Amino acid sequence: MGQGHFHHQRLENPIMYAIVDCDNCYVSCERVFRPDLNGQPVVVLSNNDGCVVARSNEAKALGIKAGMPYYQLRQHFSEQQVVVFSSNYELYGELTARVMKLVSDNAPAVYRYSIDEAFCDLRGMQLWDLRQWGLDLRAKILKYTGMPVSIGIAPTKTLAKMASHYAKKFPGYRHCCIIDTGDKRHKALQHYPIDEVWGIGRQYTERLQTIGIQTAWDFCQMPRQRVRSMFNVVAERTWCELRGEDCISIEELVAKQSICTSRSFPHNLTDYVDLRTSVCHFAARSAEKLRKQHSVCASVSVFVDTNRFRTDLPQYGGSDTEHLLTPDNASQVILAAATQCLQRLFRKGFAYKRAGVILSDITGADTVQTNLFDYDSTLYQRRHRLDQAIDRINRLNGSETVVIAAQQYATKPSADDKTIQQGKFRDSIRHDLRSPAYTTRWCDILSSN
DNA sequence: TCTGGGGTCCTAGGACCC
DNA sequence: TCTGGGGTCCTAGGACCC
Repeated sequence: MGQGHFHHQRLENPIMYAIVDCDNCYVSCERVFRPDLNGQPVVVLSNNDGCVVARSNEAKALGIKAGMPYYQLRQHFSEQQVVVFSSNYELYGELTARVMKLVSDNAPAVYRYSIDEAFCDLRGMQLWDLRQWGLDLRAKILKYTGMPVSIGIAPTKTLAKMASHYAKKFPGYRHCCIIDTGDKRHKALQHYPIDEVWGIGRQYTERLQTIGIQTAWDFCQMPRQRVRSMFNVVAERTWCELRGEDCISIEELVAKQSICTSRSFPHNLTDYVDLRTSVCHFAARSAEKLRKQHSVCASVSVFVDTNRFRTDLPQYGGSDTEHLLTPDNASQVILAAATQCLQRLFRKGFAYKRAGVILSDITGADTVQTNLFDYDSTLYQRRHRLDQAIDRINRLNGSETVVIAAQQYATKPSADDKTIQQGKFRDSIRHDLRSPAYTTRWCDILSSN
């Protein structure tokens, strides 16, 4: 790694990128089926109704910040008539998939960067009026899905992100902004606060502001070496991108290198078996995701944490990793490894608030290097067929129709511990204000009465 | 009572080897 | 008295993103 790693592209180079970004994504998803909420302040909460993760423009105008805990705002919300939803990932996943399909149909190469954003490589479109292309795409997406998007177009992904901010913020752009000349880039950088730059977070902003850097333009004027020595090569790449050099390649973002399933618990867990039940559940979900992308993994990690906000309680947290001799994706194998990790990790006397399972060292399932001493092909194939059957049943009948026993096991099913007794882990997550799954469940389909 | 979840990458420092 | 140095691998921790 070093300077040789960068691909240098000048601003006048015809390569352009677009970022297509859903406006206030989760809120907009809710509004597709509740048009009466247009113009109203609306927020969407995280799992367990913990904190605010999405806000409508009206909610932002009221000063509601992302990440604020809900229990502190509840009173406020009812006074200000803010409409509140629990998160409904079934709905958001399905609606954003429709948006992404339209983007893919209208751009030469598309990389989905997150649930609500996609980068397009517009190579080969240099003769197009790209601003008009963006305006047309936005109109098409709005018409067919009901989702408002903003589009930023520029010679690097970092500049495209900046353009999309302008596209959202100033109505004059009509949700599509293009930075295609040195002059536009110059102006855009000078009016752009440093903390809004893609890749510059809270810590970096603080350090930059203490040396007088306020705008993206100021940052660009720093000597390259200064950026490098103050931060790292990642920040240096951001610096290059703002100056118009294309150096964050789409290819290096494509393959998933780790798969994680983690949750906070609505109540603290103190008992080993309860924690193990949850960890086994996360392991099974992770293994399912792994199989879905036709991969295997060679490392299984588990992490646990107490509630960092409860300064009155003793704190403990950590992670442990189990390496597999032969890369695998069988639920049985992943669960066994995760259980081993947890056994080493668990300390009695702590109240656990969060845990998770991370699968890494991921490779394609068809390229498995089998270990001579550990490989039993009959056993391997049997597990594989079992998992296939379970995955199919869960796909057709709803997730967690069939689970491995360890995912539900509890030593002391007591009357006040509904979460384990009810079986499905899903039910142990609080989501009192969830909207219907309009597009994925027959019983929730919208009807006129 | 109540504070998200799923990812990425880099760096520093220790262990170990020759 | 005087106690190498460079390379590699691994892990924990910390930054960033949405």
